Amino acid sequence: MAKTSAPSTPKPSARDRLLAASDELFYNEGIHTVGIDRVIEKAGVAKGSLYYIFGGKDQLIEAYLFNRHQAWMHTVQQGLDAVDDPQAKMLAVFDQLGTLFAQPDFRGCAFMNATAEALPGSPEDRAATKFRGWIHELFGELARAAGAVDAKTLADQLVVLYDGANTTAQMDKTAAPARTAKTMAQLVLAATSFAAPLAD
Amino acid sequence: MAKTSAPSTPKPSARDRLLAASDELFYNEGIHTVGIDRVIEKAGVAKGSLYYIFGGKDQLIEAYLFNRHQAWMHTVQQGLDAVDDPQAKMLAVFDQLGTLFAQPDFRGCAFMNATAEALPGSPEDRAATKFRGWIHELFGELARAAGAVDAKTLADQLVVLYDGANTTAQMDKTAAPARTAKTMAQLVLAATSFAAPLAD
DNA sequence: GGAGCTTTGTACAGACCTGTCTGATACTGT
DNA sequence: ACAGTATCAGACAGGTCTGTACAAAGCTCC
Repeated sequence: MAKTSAPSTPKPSARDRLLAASDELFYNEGIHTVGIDRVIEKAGVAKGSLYYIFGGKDQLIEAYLFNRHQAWMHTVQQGLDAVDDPQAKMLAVFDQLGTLFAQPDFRGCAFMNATAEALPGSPEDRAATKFRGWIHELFGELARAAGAVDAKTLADQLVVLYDGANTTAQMDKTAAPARTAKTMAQLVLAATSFAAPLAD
Repeated sequence: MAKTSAPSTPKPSARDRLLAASDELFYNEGIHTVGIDRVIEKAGVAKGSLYYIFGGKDQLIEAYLFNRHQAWMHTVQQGLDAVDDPQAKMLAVFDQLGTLFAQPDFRGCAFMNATAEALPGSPEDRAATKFRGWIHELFGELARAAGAVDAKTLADQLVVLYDGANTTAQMDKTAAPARTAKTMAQLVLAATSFAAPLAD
């Protein structure tokens, strides 16, 4: 314990260490598969601290999924901010997926995976429902902003492409589906009727 | 159908009862979530019989996924046989998805769900890999049979649509993505170059 | 009837899992 | 210096899980 004098790396709080360990273990190996003991061992945290801080595994799972949601929202938003054209914004989402898929530890969408092992009403299920609401809102707003005549239909199509890219990338362990989905998104956009050409 | 209707009920073999119970429980609630005791209770089979017949839970999981694979292959084949045109065959797969999604107990693709909670090298992982091989072969052969100039690209696109329909239907609990994906598949086909118009 | 395979019922071992409890030890603000 | 909070370390209770063991009973086919 000589680190106190050197402020180089002030050890993260037990909470942050638990969240980091949860994120890695839950995402890589599944939520049910990983036990509390694995998490606290990786985090270097006493079991009592976990229950002191979070109250239980369910709340830890909630925090894990909440953080995943926030981080991904932030990443997508960065991609949207980088372009101006409304239609280009929709395609930018698939570019962000591409960089996500290329990460060596990519193992699919955390919410799809959580749903696969979750029972209705579980914290996983609730978090996934919130995530789905956001995804639909995202594409819905982008479609409306672009002036799509039938924004709902366009959004539904993009959601299917988004989900397909995720699933294919996970199942086949390749980043290629991001480009494949983007290509199809361009096809869809080309076949969509827009009201205003570019009103901003 | 019934072998003998004279006595009360010619109970199916312990093996078949175990498979039926596994199919229902594993698919509805997840493989890790469901314990052996739940399976044998639902099947009305002694625990010793399960180990006598299958040898362990892993082999039961393998058999469960194998049966799912066979059943779905059969269903898809029926859909293919119902139409003649090569391009229509591709679209027919999405129609089959539609009837699948409409079933009240639909809870996503069994192999995607199994992958979500499986570690690399597990029986689930191996079964999923086989399933993925079949899916790619299916669309690859249909694309070649239709005379697509770039059959691989077309097949990759259809796989993403297939996966997207499955995932969206599961996450949003609606059968609509089957139609949405089929519509996009038609767009994709319209944008694809085919060599021969109709050589059979 | 009898041999051999299948099935049953139940008890049990060993591992693992979540969660609780306790008592000691850091850290932090006043 | 002191109070309050955060954290640690480890033991333990109660439950569940997979898998094993064994004795008895059914079933099938010759």
